[in-house]
Amino acid sequence: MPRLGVMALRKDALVNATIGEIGRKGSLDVTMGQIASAAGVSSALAHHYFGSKDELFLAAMRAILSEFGAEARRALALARTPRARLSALMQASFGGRNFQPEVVAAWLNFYVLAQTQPQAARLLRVYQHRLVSNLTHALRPLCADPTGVARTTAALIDGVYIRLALTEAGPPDAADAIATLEGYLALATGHRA
Amino acid sequence: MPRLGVMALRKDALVNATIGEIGRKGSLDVTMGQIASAAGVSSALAHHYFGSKDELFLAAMRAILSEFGAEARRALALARTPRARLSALMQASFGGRNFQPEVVAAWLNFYVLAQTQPQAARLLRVYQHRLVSNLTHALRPLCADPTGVARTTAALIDGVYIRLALTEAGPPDAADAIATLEGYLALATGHRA
DNA sequence: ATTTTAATTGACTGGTCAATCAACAAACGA
DNA sequence: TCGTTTGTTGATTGACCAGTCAATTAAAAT
Repeated sequence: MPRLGVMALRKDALVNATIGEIGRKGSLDVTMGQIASAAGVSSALAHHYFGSKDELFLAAMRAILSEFGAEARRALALARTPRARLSALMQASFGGRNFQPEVVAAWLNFYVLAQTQPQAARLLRVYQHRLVSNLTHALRPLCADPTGVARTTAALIDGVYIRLALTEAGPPDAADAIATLEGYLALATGHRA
Repeated sequence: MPRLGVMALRKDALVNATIGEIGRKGSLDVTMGQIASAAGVSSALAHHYFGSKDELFLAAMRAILSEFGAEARRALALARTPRARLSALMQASFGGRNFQPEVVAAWLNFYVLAQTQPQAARLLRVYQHRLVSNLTHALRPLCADPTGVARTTAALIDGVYIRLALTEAGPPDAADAIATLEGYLALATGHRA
């Protein structure tokens, strides 16, 4: 079977399966076996490629974070005004793959992982710092206390996320989440979008 | 050793040990043995009193939630104006025992537990509903869209909480958290505290 | 054609843990 | 004093799981 270059394929499948299984189960309590089956390979192979469960989890986290980063960059590139930059960041936070229930649940669990795994904590801090930094930049021409508002916005994003992870009823409503954030931003930047 | 009425004592000790260990470890991955040792008893006794690990976790959650409820009620009773009622709820959310790092960490983990344990989810929804309801009531005379602002406030509280659980540096700063919330409320209720 | 190398797995191991149980200890009531 | 209730535990069991390893397959390289 060994075609060459299958490694990248398998790694991808395993990382996605990891996110999927964590999301489906809603906890980090998933076995290598479950993940591997979901990816269609043996658990031994998962160990072969990632060395340990921790590293597989970290890889999954990196995948989510970098996907978010890519989406944010893409959305920011299209934004012409500071206000549009803010909306772009909201769109990136609550749109696309970041918003599938699985990913939302996985995200919440990564916060928990960060309490034990120093590497996970580092990854999360980088993400948070970058988000606050982007928000601050966009807010600077729009309000008196850009950093304060940016921090509050970031907290609000996390808060809205967490509520989403809990409301089991149906698919989460991105429009609603974005409306909440836009509502706050409208207030904080002195009305008018 | 068996004085009468030790049961309540041991249950309390076990519940507190559960919160402490979950908080210390930063995850639900604590064994009955660890919890029992922390409470100064055998793991068999923990099973004797609570039946299962799940029920012990639920008891710990109930303890945190009811302590928060009590604190909120106490603070609300002293508040004379709607605006004071809001501040009372902030005080309850970020003050007292609810704010010890252990409890903050445990709280976060209960959110995760709620994704698998239906009972835990129910408990959390009751807490959230009550908080939003209290906020809405206090906000009604203060702004045009009380329920919307209440929901946003609740999300912001959760978001601030989550950030606290992550900033490993030293004891979390209650004043800072409350200031963030008061800042938002001042905006949402048309300035002036 | 044969060696090397990538891909892949089944079987195994060592350890951990929730839950059970049978037994022991001590207060209390008769 | 003796049985009963309440409190408590050590030892055990049964299941599960991360990580290892030796063995197998087949493409690629020589």
